[in-house]
Amino acid sequence: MAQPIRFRQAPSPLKASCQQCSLSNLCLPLAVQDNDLDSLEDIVQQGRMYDRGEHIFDQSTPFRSCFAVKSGSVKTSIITEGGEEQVTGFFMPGELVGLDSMSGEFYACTAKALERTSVCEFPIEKLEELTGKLPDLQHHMYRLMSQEIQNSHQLAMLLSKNTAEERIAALLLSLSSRFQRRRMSPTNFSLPMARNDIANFLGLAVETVSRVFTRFQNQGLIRARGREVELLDVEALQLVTREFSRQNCQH
Amino acid sequence: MAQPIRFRQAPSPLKASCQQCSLSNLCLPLAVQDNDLDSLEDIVQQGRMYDRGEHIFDQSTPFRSCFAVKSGSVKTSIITEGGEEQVTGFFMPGELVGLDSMSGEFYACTAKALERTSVCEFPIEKLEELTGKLPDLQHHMYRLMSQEIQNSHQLAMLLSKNTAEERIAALLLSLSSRFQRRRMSPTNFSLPMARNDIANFLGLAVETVSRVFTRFQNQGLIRARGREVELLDVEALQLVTREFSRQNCQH
DNA sequence: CGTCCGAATTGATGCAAATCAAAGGATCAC
DNA sequence: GTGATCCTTTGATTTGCATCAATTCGGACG
Repeated sequence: MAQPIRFRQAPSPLKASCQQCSLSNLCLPLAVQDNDLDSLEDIVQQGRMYDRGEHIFDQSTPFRSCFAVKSGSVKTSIITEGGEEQVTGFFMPGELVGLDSMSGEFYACTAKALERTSVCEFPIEKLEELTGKLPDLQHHMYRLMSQEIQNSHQLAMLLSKNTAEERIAALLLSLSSRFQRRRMSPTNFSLPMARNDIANFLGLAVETVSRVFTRFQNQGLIRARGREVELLDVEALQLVTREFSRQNCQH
Repeated sequence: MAQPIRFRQAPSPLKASCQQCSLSNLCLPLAVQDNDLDSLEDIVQQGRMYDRGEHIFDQSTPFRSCFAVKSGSVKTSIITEGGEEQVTGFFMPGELVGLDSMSGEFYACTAKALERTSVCEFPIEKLEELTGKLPDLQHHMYRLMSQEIQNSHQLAMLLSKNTAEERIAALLLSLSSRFQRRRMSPTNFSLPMARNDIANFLGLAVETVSRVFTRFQNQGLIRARGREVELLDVEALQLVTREFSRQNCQH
């Protein structure tokens, strides 16, 4: 009697159990009916753990899979021939990494664990096959990719139109709402990335990021010590991000 | 005898004929087998003509369809509450507009004809249904969306790391290769967009764009009068775009 | 517990591009 | 053809942020 139960809980060390995963309402499983969840579990592979700083893939890795962050967090960046880096995104548990790589033989970016991180792996061939059978899952993939395009457009907008303060306020608020959706405090969290990564992502110098943090702190908007951040006045931060558009409103 | 021939050429005023379209090797049809082309033609609708400046859709339009540019060209932009505009892309014949809008009820951007433009319309529900049946078409959709993410990341990179000259050289070269793929001269073309749109897209002031154009002209890289542009020294322009990465290469 | 090295902060200076201002050019309507 | 309007170019000035330089902080590790 003990046997079958153990078997149900861990049918295979490589097979992930979406059923029991606390992220199932943030991740791909949210798109599929309960009775189709098995087929998603059939293709997903439990990935290994990555230490802080380890590469999950880089631009010389043949593209085979998308990865869902299970715990920890991931930074993606493009590295040019000249060694120049552009951070393109930060990914938190439940988010899917690799959607920008589905049009080429190799990954279009490099993915690095920002802290000790585990992932689930979705082999792309099997995933495509499955989305062909499950319209809801296909629809969800389209949504995710579309959202990724929108995010990137938002970033471009931030980079081309907004001041350093506006960019950083926007990032803090984005992180805040993403922590909140994961049932963590929206006002009290630990930044997974270094100042350097923030600077690179937002198109700023590290020194500027540092200065804005202290300015926000002096204004009583946040409290920051190292990577620990507390948002003291969310509304004021929202005002900062909107300042720009309001100032330019003609009325 | 005349009747059936007329009927084959124009079976219905609303139904497009991908078979006879010169863009079929750039557009969605390139992904499907000849014998499946019918089913694609069944769902595509011949859109109407748009005059320069006309909106194809805007951010208050319920999202129903993606559009392939048939002739002319299209500009997409996000318009914020404050009326601020961020140009997110320029689309040429064969390219698909609306992929960024598949995750919401309304279009995520505003699409405007830059010149007299015609489009083909792909109702999204029917398109999703069809991609569920045709794995090649589904794969192609994933590729297109992925490419769009990459393009947007490239833009973000350009905006955050490159000088005005580098940005404009990159845009000119991008347009050049896109004209070339459409069997038009890669060195001698007419810009579909105004200086203002270029400036907005690249995160610059109009004046800066104008200045860089004259600087390039004085250096003998291009010849520009109004929207007519001739690339005189493509290699030098490529050097300008790479200058940045080379300068920062530590070796 | 002290040492070391990368990360973060703070200050001083310089520059690329924005902004302000104004004059030409092109395009359209009438 | 002739204004009117918008688009583009050119020049003068300002400015936000990068860059350079120098501490200070903090965590890893013997």
